[in-house]
Amino acid sequence: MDLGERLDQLFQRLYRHYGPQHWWPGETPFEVMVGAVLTQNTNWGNVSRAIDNLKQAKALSLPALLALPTEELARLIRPAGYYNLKARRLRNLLEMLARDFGGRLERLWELPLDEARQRLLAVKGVGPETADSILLYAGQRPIFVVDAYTFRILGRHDLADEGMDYHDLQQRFMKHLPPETRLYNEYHALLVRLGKERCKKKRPLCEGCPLEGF
DNA sequence: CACCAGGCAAGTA
DNA sequence: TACTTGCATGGT
Repeated sequence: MDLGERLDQLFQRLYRHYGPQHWWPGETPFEVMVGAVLTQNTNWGNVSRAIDNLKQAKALSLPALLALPTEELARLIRPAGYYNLKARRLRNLLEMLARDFGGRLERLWELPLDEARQRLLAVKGVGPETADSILLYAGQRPIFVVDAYTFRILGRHDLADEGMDYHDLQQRFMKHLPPETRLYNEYHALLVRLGKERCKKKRPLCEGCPLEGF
């Protein structure tokens, strides 16, 4: 069987088992973007608390966040962990958006996808996954997000070879699937959903597993 | 108690 | 180029 067919089959299995995931959790593109930085190597529950703190402080907007002293910003996002680091990373990102786009995210989405991605990657603290999450989930642009779960799940099912990096894996999806935002959104969300189930049970191929026999 | 969670950059050899 | 390490909270 062809690689593209297998990737499609994997998606169909997950979708039929779990249904739509309604990602990303977040009410506005700006909130989604902030969440993308805060969730780096961090449990979403902790990120959610940090975002609640920002909302409570009426600080969940670009001008409000930039007006905060870095120290104060760090205090608010404390539950998300790595708070000193993330306060700087958020500030780097917001400063770039204010400087290059007048703080208007729509202007970033309007750029050619490759260029928008490069602009994000140029920010210190924004790597490939964060950049792609922002483009896909905040900007609704058709780019596939790869994460730690993606590596594990695809590796386990011989859909990825040892030594493949982020870009390799991303291309593997994007070369074989139609460039549709809806599909990329749901596919990544489903991989995360499956990854969490597996982690908890510590049984990669358990009975009743949605991928039984895959 | 140990281990992990939707990464990234800087340092080392 | 290819590893390793620091960053930090909260849940299981």
